[in-house]
Amino acid sequence: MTAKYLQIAADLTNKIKHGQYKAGKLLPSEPVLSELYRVSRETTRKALAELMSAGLIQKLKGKGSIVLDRTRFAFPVSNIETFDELNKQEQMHATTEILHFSDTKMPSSITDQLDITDPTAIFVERLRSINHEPIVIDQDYILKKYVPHLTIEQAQKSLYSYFERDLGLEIDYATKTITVEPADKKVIQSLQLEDTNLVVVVRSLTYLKDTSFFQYTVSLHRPDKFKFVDFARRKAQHGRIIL
Amino acid sequence: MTAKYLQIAADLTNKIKHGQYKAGKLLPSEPVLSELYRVSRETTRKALAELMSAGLIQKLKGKGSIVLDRTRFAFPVSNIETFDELNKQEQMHATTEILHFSDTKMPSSITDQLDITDPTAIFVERLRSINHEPIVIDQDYILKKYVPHLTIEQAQKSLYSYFERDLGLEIDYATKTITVEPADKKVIQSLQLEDTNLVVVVRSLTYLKDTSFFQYTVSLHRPDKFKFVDFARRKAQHGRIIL
DNA sequence: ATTTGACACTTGTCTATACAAGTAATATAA
DNA sequence: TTATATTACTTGTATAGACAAGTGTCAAAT
Repeated sequence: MTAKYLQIAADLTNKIKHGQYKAGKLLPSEPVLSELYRVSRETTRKALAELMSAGLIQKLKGKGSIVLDRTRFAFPVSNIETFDELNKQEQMHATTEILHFSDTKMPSSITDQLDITDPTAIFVERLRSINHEPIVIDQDYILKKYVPHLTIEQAQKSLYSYFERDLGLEIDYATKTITVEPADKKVIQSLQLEDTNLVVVVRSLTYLKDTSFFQYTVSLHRPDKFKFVDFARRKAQHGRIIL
Repeated sequence: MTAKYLQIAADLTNKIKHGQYKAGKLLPSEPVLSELYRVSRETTRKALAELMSAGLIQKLKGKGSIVLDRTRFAFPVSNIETFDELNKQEQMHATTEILHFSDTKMPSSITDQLDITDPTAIFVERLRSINHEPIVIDQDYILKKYVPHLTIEQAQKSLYSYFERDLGLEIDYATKTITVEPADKKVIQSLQLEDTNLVVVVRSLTYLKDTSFFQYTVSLHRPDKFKFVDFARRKAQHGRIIL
């Protein structure tokens, strides 16, 4: 049973996307929505908080909740996303080629900082292409204890759906860094780089719901195909929640 | 008067940063914290929700709130930040050189999408250096109606503190895109690029609390000095809040 | 020894109520 | 006409209470 406030958030999200509530206009007020959905005002507010953090609305004290126009900003990569999910949203012909698949250990750069009991891992390197153009190389190090039976066939599809749907692993958060670095010859060749030897490197440390470290991913993007879209809210200054 | 839950969040944040609550350990339970701060449990929960969205803790149903280890991830640029703020956090010698300062109009690429009544704007181009190394060129287009009296002296310092402290403008959110693009000769020279002609381009559209568009910024980063750090939470799948 | 169940904790959701504070339009007083 | 209250909305904060659901422990039954 999903929570009421999530159902309401989902419903409002759909109505916004289908233009039932239009950008620039106000949503019905909290008491009205509460009446509509037959819930308390606090529950309505929780639903609106979801839309707020998703960047779909902006709440204005004394006025109401304005629907923001985010249609232009296609996909917020600040979420943890999958190549596959991205593939469904945009309608493109995406393929995956496995370059490597083997047992290995977590890189020491990771184990040094994270005290991991058993660094035994599976290494998967995949080349992703869209419309026959190479776009990105994904290098995944996955702790073996979580995926002892991972096969090359599953890696061919989506790792995330295998983790979540098949294994029931609950992925919860990740820390990411984006940098620009020179690539070695193999990568230059795989990505068919021409005028440059630079690639965009996205490094992700992925954690499960119980805060245990799970996966380290290095993504090497062709710079001319890379785009990162973000929606950032300015945090409350007075509260000093900023890090 | 700041809200109680923000004060509590601030206090907990400090205690975590000063090691009073240590990474990997559990915070006191919600009822205990409520007792401690003499507030209701809902208020405590609001404070914890702040820490949660800041990536400082992870809540586990049935167990408690674990303090996450984020010391390694120095600054999350997913927030809206200033060169100056960044400068204070890291302790570095930062300088700003004004390259251009003039009246202009918002670029049509912006006005095309945003229906702006008066595109009259001020253009400020600044070269930021750290330890005498050029790092980034900031090109700001600010709607003139908000800053009719902006001077070159203020631009020399921090635009943000001028906006917020002096003018009382409340900046609230921004949409950002990060791409990698070829630079023209002027930029190459200003940033002292050598082996490459690529720069990292961060484009930001900044909005005020009342959702009015305010400022367009193009930041051109030297690729070898660029680093973007992000903390991403996986959104609830069932609720389909994902865009 | 192993399983089962009860129990005491934890966080998650939801309600009903109250008051504070910002916004906007309208009526009132100068 | 112009300012000033009044009023009726809006969202923001905070409380107290209730029950659901996940976790871990420990005792009792198998």
